[in-house]
Amino acid sequence: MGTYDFQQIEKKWQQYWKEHRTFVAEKRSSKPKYYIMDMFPYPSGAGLHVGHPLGYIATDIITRYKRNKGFNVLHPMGFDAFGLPAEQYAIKTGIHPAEITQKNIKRFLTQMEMMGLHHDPDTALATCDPSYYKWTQWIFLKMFDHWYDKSAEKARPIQELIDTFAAEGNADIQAASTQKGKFTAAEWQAMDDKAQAEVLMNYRIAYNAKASVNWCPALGTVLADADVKDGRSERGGHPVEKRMMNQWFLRITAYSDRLLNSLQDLDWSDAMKTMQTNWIGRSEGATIVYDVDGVDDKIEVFTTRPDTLYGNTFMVVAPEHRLVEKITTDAQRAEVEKYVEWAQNRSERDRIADTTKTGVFTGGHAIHPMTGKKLPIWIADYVVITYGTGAIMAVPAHDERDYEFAHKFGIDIIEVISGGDISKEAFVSKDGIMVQSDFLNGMKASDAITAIIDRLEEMGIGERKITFRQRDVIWSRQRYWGEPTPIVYENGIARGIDPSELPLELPEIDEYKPSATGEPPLGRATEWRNHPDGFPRDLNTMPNWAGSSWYFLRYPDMFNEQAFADKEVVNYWMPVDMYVGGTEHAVGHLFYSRFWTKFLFDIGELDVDEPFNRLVNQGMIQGVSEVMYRDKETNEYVSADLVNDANEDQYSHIRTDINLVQNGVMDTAGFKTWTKESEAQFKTNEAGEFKTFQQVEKMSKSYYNTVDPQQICEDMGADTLRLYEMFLGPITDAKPWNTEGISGVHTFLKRAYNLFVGEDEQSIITDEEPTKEEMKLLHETIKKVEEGIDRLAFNVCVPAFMVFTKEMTRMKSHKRTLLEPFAIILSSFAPHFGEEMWQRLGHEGSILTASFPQWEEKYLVEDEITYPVQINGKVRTKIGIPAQADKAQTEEIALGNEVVQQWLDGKSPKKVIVVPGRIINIVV
RNA sequence: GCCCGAGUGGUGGAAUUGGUAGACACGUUGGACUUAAAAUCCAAUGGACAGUAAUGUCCGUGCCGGUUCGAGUCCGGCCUCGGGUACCA
Repeated sequence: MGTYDFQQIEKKWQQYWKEHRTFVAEKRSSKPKYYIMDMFPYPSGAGLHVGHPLGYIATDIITRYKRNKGFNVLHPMGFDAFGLPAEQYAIKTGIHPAEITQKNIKRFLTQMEMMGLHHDPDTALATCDPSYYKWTQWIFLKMFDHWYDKSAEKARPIQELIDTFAAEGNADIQAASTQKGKFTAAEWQAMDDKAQAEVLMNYRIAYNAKASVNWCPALGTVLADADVKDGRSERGGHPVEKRMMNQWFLRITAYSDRLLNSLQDLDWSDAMKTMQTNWIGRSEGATIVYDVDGVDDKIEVFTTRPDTLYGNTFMVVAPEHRLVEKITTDAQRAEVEKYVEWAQNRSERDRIADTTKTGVFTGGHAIHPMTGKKLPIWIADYVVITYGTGAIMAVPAHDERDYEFAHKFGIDIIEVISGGDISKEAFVSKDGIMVQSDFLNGMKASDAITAIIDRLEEMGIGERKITFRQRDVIWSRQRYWGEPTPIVYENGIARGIDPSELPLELPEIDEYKPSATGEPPLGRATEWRNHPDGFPRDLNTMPNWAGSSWYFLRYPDMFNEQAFADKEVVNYWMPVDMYVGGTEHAVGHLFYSRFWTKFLFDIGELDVDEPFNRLVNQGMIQGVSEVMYRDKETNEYVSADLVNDANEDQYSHIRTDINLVQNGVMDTAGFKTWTKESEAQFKTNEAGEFKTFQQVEKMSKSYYNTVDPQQICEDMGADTLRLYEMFLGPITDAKPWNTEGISGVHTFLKRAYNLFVGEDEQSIITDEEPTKEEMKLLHETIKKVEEGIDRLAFNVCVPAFMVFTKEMTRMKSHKRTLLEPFAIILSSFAPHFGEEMWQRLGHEGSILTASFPQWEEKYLVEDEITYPVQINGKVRTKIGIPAQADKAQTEEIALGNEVVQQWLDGKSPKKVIVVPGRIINIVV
């Protein structure tokens, strides 16, 4: 038997792929293209653990497979290189973020190569590279120079808008805009430059505005909604508060409709589509305008349930609502002011944690548009200013929140839809019948919605309206390590810099903290902060999202200096055929990428308006942490088997390094050395052992539960690691890492090696004719593997290889006719092994030039009884068969059956599935 | 609360459209080789019962019910776990 020297083999082929630039895609080709991508990583200092490569291995397998299938494959790998950790490291150490980032990228690439993950070397982009972010800034400027025309459903140049304003004002413009008032052409012309600029800003797709933003004091920057979870920052978990600030925004809401609609055609998981759908949060309803008693102003509300209008007994406005001042009576003023102040200082987290209703009466009343009744106007923070109109018509009988509020403050509850019991709870169904509702009485609630809106529109006090939950995304950060915003303020007016000045490179600064005056770090660049013509620059940088919103467009044409990519090249490659990554980017990166793609499509830079045809979410490989109990009082560590439910509370949980634990028993001496806690006390069990317990969670350096792939590559080889990660379970499932089963996969490779190589490393391949049985096995294997890859069930492919190998070993078969195809199909999964065996079979060059074998039906059908038939389509019939019949009898009975005969109508069945003695299924 | 997804041996998991549940692997047990161990190879391995044995019978895919000749798979109602999301009017 030969010895499978994986270390030597793997080193050899990794070198080969690098030297031969094996994975460089042809820019233009007569072959069909296949563009497959991973979500590029942030090059963190911690390096890769075994959880990271799961998706990368999958894409690498498909890359190799598609190449063997004759595709021109682009499989790039770049780096999301701007980001907080490098900046925070820089603040601490003074080392430039670029330096540490470069170092980390090198390390990532080395680690990936070690695992046989080789990409197109011409695509190693980094978002922090000026030749890349030049174009990030360029796209930003394009957004600044465009507005969104709702009637044409596309972005148009801002100059066209200026011309329209000059000719006819803004009355007839249908734009996605934050502009409030209307103006005529004359009024426009009368405005000074600054006033005109302010108006235009309300139309630009990249715009500057004062708004309530998520401010994170600990990070010293604002965050996008997608960066905030439960009132804390996604990165670091720091508290986030609301603050009014001037910020750059991208008008993604202009695209809400299109982002929602084209979701349908994408091959994404339902979960992912649902998340995006919910995030956009489209809801249909109506706006209704109310007069305010004794005040010359109106309250506009948005509701999805106008059918319940007659049950409206009070109004609620958000604490920040513009009318609060005006409505409040003198008698109530003190109380209202107190409440508003309290509500505004309440943190986001508290609001989320505590949903009991609070509120205060303003003293003012609105007039019910139908009945003329006076409705008290309340202020409550369960109504938020950012959604709808910031005011609601409260219908306690048919809305849970209003119900709770009315109950607490003793407000009338009037039932207008029968079917529930409003003495107990709100009845929110649309299935009931309208009552106490004038002309709506007797209708089904769902029909009443249409009827009431028609009436409101007739009366001119309301209209159909679609509201979105999605908000424009804040596109500025008060940080150093990001793309500088290419804007200068000329006499206080924001203007994009000339494209010839791009890239606007990050200046060198001596410290990376915000400046003493509270300006962003870029304020420290004393020379840079003013444009050569003397005007001050914008000091914000773009968020991490910027670079990742379009990188898939750069990969195909990385070195282009004239454009972000050559049109012909980028349109050949786009859209991406398969995009693999985690679900965590559902509402961030994936949204922005779709949005940018649509924008570039609108302005004629792209032929496609969706970037990712197929999205695959790989599950996370979790870590298994080893946890110890520590006595809260004495700080003594206590063996886990001494802890039970009764005394659990007196201990805290402390994680220890998984390398110190063997079979649940920790090396306490090793722990002391590791933590330098030489004084640590351990209470061991009777056997003198110190036990830990296991906890499955995210694999992370900070949990000491990471497993280093390098160690595994050294011990068992990269091919074993790759096969094992695929073998572990479906690619989409989350699962804990467990190294124990890896030996089985390694054994398989050793066996497979011995099919090709005999004693003294001599080839033992013969040119004998294979038997029918062997051919059957081969073609079964090919079929299984091919189908497995097609539906991304890699965990089914690996056993197929194993069965083949085991059988060949058992039959002592070393036939070329069998082993050659086997080497090819295996080479996608275990590429070093495949290449090496290909060479042993006497071939020159890489196995990637071989073509993937086609499985043949004739070798597979033996066990199945099939009859050819001319009828199209798949029809099945089901009939009963006596339990004792064998296969032949079953079939005979089935075909002789009266119903079947009648149904077959003289034709013969295409396929008869027989389960001996049971039931059959006939396919025509 | 709402919206997704998932529950199969000791473990990870197979079973693609309803058709012999548990492929493959780990682990465990027994055996071969060995002075011994490692490595390697072979065998057994869902449970219960009956039999010297070949084998047979019954029960088994979270729980309860339904459709079907036939259900891990489809339908209805629960339970548990995972993910997302939230005063969204």
